[in-house]
Amino acid sequence: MVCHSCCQKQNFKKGLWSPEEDKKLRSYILKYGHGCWSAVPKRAGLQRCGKSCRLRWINYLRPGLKKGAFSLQEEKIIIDAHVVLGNRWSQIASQLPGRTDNEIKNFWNSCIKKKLRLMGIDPNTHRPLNENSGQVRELESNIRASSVDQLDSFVANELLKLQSSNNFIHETNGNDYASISLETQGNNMESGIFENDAGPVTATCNAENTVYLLPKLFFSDWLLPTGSAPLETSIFEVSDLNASGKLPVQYCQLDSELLNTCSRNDSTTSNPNAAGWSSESDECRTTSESMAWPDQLVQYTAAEQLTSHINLVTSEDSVSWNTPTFHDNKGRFPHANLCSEGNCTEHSFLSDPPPIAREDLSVPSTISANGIHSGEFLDDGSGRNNNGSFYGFQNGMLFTENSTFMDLGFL
DNA sequence: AAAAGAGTCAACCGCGGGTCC
DNA sequence: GGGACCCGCGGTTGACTCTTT
Repeated sequence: MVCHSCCQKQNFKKGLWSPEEDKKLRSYILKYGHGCWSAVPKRAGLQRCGKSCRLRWINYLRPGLKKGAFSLQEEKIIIDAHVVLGNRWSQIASQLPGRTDNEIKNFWNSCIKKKLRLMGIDPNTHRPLNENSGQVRELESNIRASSVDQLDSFVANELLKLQSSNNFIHETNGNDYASISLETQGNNMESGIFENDAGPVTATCNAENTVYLLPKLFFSDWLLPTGSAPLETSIFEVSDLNASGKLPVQYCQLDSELLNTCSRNDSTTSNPNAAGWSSESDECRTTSESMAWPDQLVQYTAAEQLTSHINLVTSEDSVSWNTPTFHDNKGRFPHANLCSEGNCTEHSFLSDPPPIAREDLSVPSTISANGIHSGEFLDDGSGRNNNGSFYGFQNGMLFTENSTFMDLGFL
């Protein structure tokens, strides 16, 4: 069959396709197939060139196309494929049924590229933007060495840098509250909407809280398991906890008499013999001891779309820390103790964590790929370490007294 | 409320490779 | 072998939408 040239200068229509045109093209191709594209427009009654028809069909009209935003899994596939294939969008698209090369190309250019850059990764080479920089070496060094102490120190330095910059949103709320809701807006920028949960929260947390919301920090970089490529962990699933936008931070004092009946209106009395109340799950907690909560809590939380948040909460008053019986909404808690014994497997998560030395809480162990991805997070726990400081796991986070929460929500 | 800027995405353009005559 | 044509691909454009000021 001799195809008609679609490159000849004819009076073809350009621009967006109307619903009528779509209907004509769809019904024609479904009935006759496309055959020679250059012949399609004439036969379908369209004032378009064959090329335009082909594009419209492939990218928009053909059956089986997946609409909507890319999932994190798709995003990971794209990035992984790009490492190998580069800008061969059609080949990348072949790995994502229902997605078109054009769509992937657009997604890459408008979204992934930017994210990778912000994470310090060159989107073309998939390597650190400046591999020779001391900063990168320092980062890698911290990841490799990665004791909690070192990480804390590193994080603290980073925070100081941020605090001294203007890249810092500072909100002070003189009201008492124990629960902070963070609502994200848009894809990757956080705008903090700090609000008190109704009820006990406002009554019992009588500290003046200061909340810092630090956008554009990419702690996922810091949490790479030893030896893993950035790609393997640069995209992660967030826990339901984070996906809900709730960032549980504080535990408030409650009158112990109200332990079993606590509700949102029960906590108007502050009692130093505190039992805990979780602002996240709204559950009553029991306690065997109270500890002084560190003056400053830092929470790292992995959020959606490769961005990370940090909430820095300072409390002028001492807020009691209560030994938890809590669990996350999946009933899982990691425990890393066994990892320090060279046995970091899914069995590294114990139901009865003993007090352990801080140095045992090495970060790679805690977030080891083996331990995490296949792990049964059965445990919650807290206790004092050998040096008297406390540690704890709760809601997928590792606490240490040195002001660190490490959100493991991406597990 | 309006303007400016940024982001998104459908569509266009040009090129290279393959096929046909 | 060479020209004409088609197809598919990747880069780019520009209209539209959303966000910020």
